[in-house]
Amino acid sequence: MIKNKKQHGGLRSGAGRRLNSGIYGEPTKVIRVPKSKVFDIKKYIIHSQAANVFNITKIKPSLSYQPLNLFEHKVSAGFPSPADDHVEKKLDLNEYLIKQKEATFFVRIKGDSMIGIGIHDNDIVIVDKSQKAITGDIVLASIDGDFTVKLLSNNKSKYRLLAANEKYKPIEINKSMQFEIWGVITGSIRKFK
Amino acid sequence: MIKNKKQHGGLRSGAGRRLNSGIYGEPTKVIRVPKSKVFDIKKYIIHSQAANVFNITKIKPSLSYQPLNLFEHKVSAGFPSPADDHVEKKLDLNEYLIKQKEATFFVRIKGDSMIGIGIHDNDIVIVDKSQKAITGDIVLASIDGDFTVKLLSNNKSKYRLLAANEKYKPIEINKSMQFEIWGVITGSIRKFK
DNA sequence: CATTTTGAATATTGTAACATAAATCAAGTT
DNA sequence: AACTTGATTTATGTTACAATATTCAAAATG
Repeated sequence: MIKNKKQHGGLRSGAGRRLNSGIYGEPTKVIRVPKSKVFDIKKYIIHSQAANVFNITKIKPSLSYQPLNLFEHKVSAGFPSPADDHVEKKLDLNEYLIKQKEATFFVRIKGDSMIGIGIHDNDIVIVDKSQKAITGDIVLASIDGDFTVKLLSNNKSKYRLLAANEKYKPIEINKSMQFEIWGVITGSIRKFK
Repeated sequence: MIKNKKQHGGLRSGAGRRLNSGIYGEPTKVIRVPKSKVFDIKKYIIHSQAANVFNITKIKPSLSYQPLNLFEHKVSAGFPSPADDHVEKKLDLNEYLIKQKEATFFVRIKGDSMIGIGIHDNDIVIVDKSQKAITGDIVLASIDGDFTVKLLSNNKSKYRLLAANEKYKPIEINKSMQFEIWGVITGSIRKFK
């Protein structure tokens, strides 16, 4: 059988994979980076598609708080002294970060699995369980017993959890999975010192 | 002049540039990344040797605050209901994040130039100007009129400002530069919703 | 005729290869 | 003795390449 040809396939228009059909959903570029940063960069880019596993410490919210003075001042040229009296409105960290204090709790994040959305090890996130999570919200959810913080999207009555960058493949939630939304992340705090 | 040779140079041991003598000071690797991330990644890697330029909004600190109830509960197996009564101590966001309220002010960070140390656009950082900045602190400083947030190191009475990763070249502060430390960053907050 | 299988076409993606630049040293030059 | 120069070696950005993935419609199957 030297020339038994023509079996399947063949030239046709429209064949081949689509543009930007890769995991990044956009054109890519090759760059050189220091070896020690490769892991961090990939974590930043790819951002775990699976549920993040992390330890949490729950902290109950403040029971009450009191609005305090807030000075705010736009600076572009010089640095304003903190003593400047350009008072614009009041600011209290509790008030600023908590809307529904009865329904709010804090979770201390352990691990670096959420760096892609700017949440680092030992940060505390503020969770409001009274808010109905809508598309685009960052939520605290549990999937099969693992807690995760992700962007929520729902697509025709199906929940999907997206990584920081919406281009990445979502976690589709199906009936066989234990799934629960614990609340909406409304903020985060970090203590350096 | 067909064979007038031997002019300069020649084989010798020790010639050539040193290992890891490049800008990264370590071996490098080529990776492919999404185009839209190239800029951010380079910013993260190189982490501007010059002062970061960013807009700031100063926010005066709270004038007073009130300790509030804090519930804390370690979780490893199950998720505790926020209604659980495992009160361990008190927590107030102001109290948690502010030590010296008279000397503390807030700065809203504009721009992504400090992502490398986990500070994102629109975050508010808490600055304590009463604390003496010591090696290892993250400080708000101004260099020749540009504000920057960096790790501080001082080396034989010379100040140096380091990027997030200490391997990168520091900014050496010399007498010809305007330089002032405005305070020590003691925390940061972010609001998602 | 409907469904499945198959291979060509096209794109992605990690890695290797390459070209240019930078750095270093000692021989040659002045 | 100081400077110049070119070979040597490494760094670094870009291109090339190989392997994989995806998509389509022709061919095969029933």
